[in-house]
Amino acid sequence: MPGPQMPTLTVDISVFTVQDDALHVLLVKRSNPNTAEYGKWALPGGYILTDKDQNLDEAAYRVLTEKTQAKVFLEQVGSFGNADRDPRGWFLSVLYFALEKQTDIKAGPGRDTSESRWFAIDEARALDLAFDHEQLLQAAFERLQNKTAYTALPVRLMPETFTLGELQKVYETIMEKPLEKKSFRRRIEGADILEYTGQQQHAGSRPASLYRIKPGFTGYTFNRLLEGKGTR
Amino acid sequence: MPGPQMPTLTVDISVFTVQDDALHVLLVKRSNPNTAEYGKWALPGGYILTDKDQNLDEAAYRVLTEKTQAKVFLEQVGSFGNADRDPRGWFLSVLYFALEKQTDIKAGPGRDTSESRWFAIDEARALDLAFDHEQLLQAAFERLQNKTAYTALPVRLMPETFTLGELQKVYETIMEKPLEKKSFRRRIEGADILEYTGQQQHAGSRPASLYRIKPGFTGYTFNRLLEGKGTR
DNA sequence: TCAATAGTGTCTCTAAGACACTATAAG
DNA sequence: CTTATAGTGTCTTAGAGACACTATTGA
Repeated sequence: MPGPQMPTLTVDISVFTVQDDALHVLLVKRSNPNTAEYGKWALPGGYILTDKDQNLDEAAYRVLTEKTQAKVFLEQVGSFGNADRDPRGWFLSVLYFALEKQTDIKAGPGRDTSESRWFAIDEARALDLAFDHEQLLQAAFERLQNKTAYTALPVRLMPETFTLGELQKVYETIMEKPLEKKSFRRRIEGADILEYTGQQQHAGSRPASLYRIKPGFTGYTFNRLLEGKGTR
Repeated sequence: MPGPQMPTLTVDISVFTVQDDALHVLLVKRSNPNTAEYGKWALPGGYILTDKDQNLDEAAYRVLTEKTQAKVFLEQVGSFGNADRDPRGWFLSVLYFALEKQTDIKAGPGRDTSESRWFAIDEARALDLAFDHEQLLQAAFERLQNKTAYTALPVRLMPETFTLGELQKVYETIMEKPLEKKSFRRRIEGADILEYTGQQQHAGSRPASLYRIKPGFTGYTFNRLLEGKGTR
């Protein structure tokens, strides 16, 4: 039987996107003066509603779509709980990260009334966030970085069609270091996860081939880590 | 403010050890006739006690030490929650896996009165476990397998001192396939995580060097995956 | 023409797999 | 001796980094 008191349970989400060649994260301003940490920025989050959510992923999805209507990729990062993280007592937060396509951000965040904004990752990490959300953001970001080094996950941040150069920039943005062009292209080509759209992108210099994610893509794991320039 | 009703929250642990060259997992028989899933085997678990546990990891550690007094390594796998997994309503379980040193198992599980037993992993997976513990066990095992392919995690399953041959067998047990001796040794040597004890193990054939984990070891990540024999 | 970005050729290097070899013990 | 396991030498191979090269556009 349950202990004397159950912890309070929330789902928090670190929504990432790439904007102007920089990784951005969605934050929400705590706008209820009667609520803890009023006025601070926080990761979007919410309670699990036992009457509405069939399972954890659905709860995360619901919380997310209250903040942004974008089609996104969701993945659980882990859970964080302790007696100190919220002044109101024992709190447990299940943290997800979401990757939003670049196109979607044009639509802008916010379906509910609360104030929300995209912050460049560096900006966001410099802020004094509500509760222990600095730690959560850090954990989500590290997970994204790690996975970027050995999976094709960042393609989920790309718009419908994109060039290999654009994809490489996204990788570099997340890894926070330059990558070797030839290695990068070999790697992506070897993964066989993209297909040529038949179209070229014209942007002032030599046109670049436009690719899209192959239908049926569910993820790809490389068997070596991407290390980047200056490794040798 | 919280929703209409908070989910019930538990911590469950998949405790792994190696015994007789086979991976084993600790299961507990649900022995209270007034409790759900009476008579079935389950992962050891328990409620978070908001008055006793300062944080999640401590809760996991407390739950674990009620079942086994061994010195173990704990790592969070993830959280699972839905309305169906327990007949009593919305349940959320935070899953950990624990790696127990081979020596410790001699001490045997059980500090409380309930019946508990080590099962070979194959046996355990064939059982009809309580709640959704089959899924949890599967998730924990997959995590262990994945990490074995790119980290030195399995050294945490070894006794105080051990030979490279023994370590390789543990890797093979988890990966469920044979590994190439030379590659394996090169890899471990390159990681520089073990030190020679100065002792040899005599076991009927050529003596093998005994190693121990270097003090200060906190983990090691290789940058290529271990693929094993028959890859080429 | 030049600047800018796309895309390729090809060398080196690291670390894994293959596999045969030697070494040292017990019986 | 044989059998068993420990441990090494060394070739091949996959795939990453380096880096110079060519290709195609606009201005």
